[in-house]
Amino acid sequence: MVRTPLSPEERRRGERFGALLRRARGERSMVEVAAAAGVSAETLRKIETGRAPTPSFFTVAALAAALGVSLDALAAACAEPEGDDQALSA
Amino acid sequence: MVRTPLSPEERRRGERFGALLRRARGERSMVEVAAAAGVSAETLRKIETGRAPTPSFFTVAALAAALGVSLDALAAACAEPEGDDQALSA
DNA sequence: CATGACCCGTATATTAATACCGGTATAAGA
DNA sequence: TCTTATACCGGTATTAATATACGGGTCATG
Repeated sequence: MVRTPLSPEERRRGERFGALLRRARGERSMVEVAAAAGVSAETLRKIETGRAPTPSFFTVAALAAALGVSLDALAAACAEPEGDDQALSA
Repeated sequence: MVRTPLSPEERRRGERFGALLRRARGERSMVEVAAAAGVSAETLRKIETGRAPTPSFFTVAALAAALGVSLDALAAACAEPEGDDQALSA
């Protein structure tokens, strides 16, 4: 076995994660946030839409910094499918 | 251009990051921490030795949880080459 | 000597990050 | 109304890199 494909659960976690980032982005545009984080807009879009379910740590860290959210809060929020309704909304 | 190879700076950042994790591991063995985080020992070793300079966010999150360190502290520590001497040593 | 812990090299399938092209929808302007 | 611009989404393509596994090597400790 060499790197088992991602499980549906992991993909769902990626979708939750992307939804969190998109919510944290608020009114700002993708290109604005992506530029602030130093990543391409395509990458941000992929992560937000869940098409990149397991993004790089430093990419996420840069995005979190640009969005002003905590990495620990992000990890905790997408680890718990329930109770993340108002998470990171501030 | 399709995914520029990692710059030497990014690789150095990976080495700093790995050193931080190794310091946070303390006396515990690699297999112990890797099992607790749900990743393979090879993966943990690669990250610690800097041979995996840009690990996945969720892999790092699982390791940080197993080590009891903060993701924000990790990101901040490896982003600043100076002043991380006693970081995460507690 | 044996065991445990770590390291290194190699191998492999899957994925990340980037880019380009086109499509859709909405809003502003002539 | 027609056009333009902005913003997002989808597919495809390409290289680099992850995550995993195996075999062997080293070094200390028992």
